[in-house]
Amino acid sequence: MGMGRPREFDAETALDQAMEVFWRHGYEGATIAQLTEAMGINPPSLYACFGNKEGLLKAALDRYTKLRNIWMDEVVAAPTARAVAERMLMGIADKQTDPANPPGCLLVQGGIACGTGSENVPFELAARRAQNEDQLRDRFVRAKAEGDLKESADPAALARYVSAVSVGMGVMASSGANREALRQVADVAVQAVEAQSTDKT
Amino acid sequence: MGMGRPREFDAETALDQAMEVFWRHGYEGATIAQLTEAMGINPPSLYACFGNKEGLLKAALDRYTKLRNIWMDEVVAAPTARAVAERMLMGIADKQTDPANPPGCLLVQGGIACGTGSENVPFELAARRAQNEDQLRDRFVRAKAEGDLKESADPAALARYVSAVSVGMGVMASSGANREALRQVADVAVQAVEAQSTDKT
DNA sequence: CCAGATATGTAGTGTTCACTACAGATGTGG
DNA sequence: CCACATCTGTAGTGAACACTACATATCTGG
Repeated sequence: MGMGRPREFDAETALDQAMEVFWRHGYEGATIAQLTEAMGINPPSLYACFGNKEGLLKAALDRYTKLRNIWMDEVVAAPTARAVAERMLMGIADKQTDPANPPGCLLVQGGIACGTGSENVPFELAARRAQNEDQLRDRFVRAKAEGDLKESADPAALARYVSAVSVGMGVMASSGANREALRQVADVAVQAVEAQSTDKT
Repeated sequence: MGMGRPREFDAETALDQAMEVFWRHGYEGATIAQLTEAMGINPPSLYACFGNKEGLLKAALDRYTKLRNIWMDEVVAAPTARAVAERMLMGIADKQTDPANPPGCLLVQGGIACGTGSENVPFELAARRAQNEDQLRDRFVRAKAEGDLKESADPAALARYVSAVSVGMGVMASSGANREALRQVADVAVQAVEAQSTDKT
């Protein structure tokens, strides 16, 4: 009982290419023809490896969030709530205008509204965005316990706020906003977190 | 030379129905079959009246932005930059969770990323979002001239910031955030504008 | 009441979509 | 070297898509 013919392409490299197509055109806007061409494979290879179009998206999202989570760990390692927000939003400004990637964020560009048959794609993306928000909230809970945030501060609301600003910046990036414009948004946004902080130096 | 058979449907009523379909499913996710059924007409009537699918979207956007601009006039009529931001963002929180409409904002749900052949839909939506941002910027320029905003304040950055938060809230609303959650985001967001204001009473 | 003009409903058009049948290629275990 | 398992490329499949041809219906102007 042999093990069969080995795969001739690298799954992760192919996923990177698929990711870029989804990122640029969204889930519904990306066609199998575009995906297979970018991945350098033919449809049967895609389906054998990832099941179907939605399976491919999920695999691409897994890869995207995996890299993103490494970065998020660095973000929440900042010493204060204000520093966390600044590191997060300034980093977002840079990442979303990185010419190495399509503008914006895959978790937004992937699909906010979808047609019949793809209804759970927006859910899937929202769930992954929520993970980052949870991570921020936990960090802000700690900041409050440490006396870094005021007693009146609401860590969940702050996390939701930072998450909302991130998403808004992503949409702006995808519609042409440049890095400097996004940094200015981040700079203003951080001041709201600062207003909730005890140490405003 | 007669004037022909009169139209049997009301264009604005039909547009309201089409608007809802685009709002819920996005431009690409909305099908002509869904649109015609919601509008209560048949495809030839749609094409005779609006040209094509994109023409229908633009007509729906015209109607949407027309109503929205009336509201924006009330927003910028608030007495201070801080009050403008609060009225805007609190209003957004309420409007984007109004059960009479699909959640979120048509100018976002309509389509952030699109496939080949619909590339200019995201541009069209971005252009209309930019109109609101320009209106905010003008209002903040005035606020600065009136001494309401600090000398160090950047009206364009503030307007872009409020616009980004609005968009982010819209995405959150469409993925299930409730009114209270959005109001908390708005409440935090306003504090960044407050930090740029001279009178912080 | 007739001629011209525009709207409507039925029933399609060609195209593109996600997905796959199948045959041949390339590996492993015995 | 053979049985078997898996991958690959070619060439499609049926379904859904945006859009329309056409006959009919309903108006206005004369």
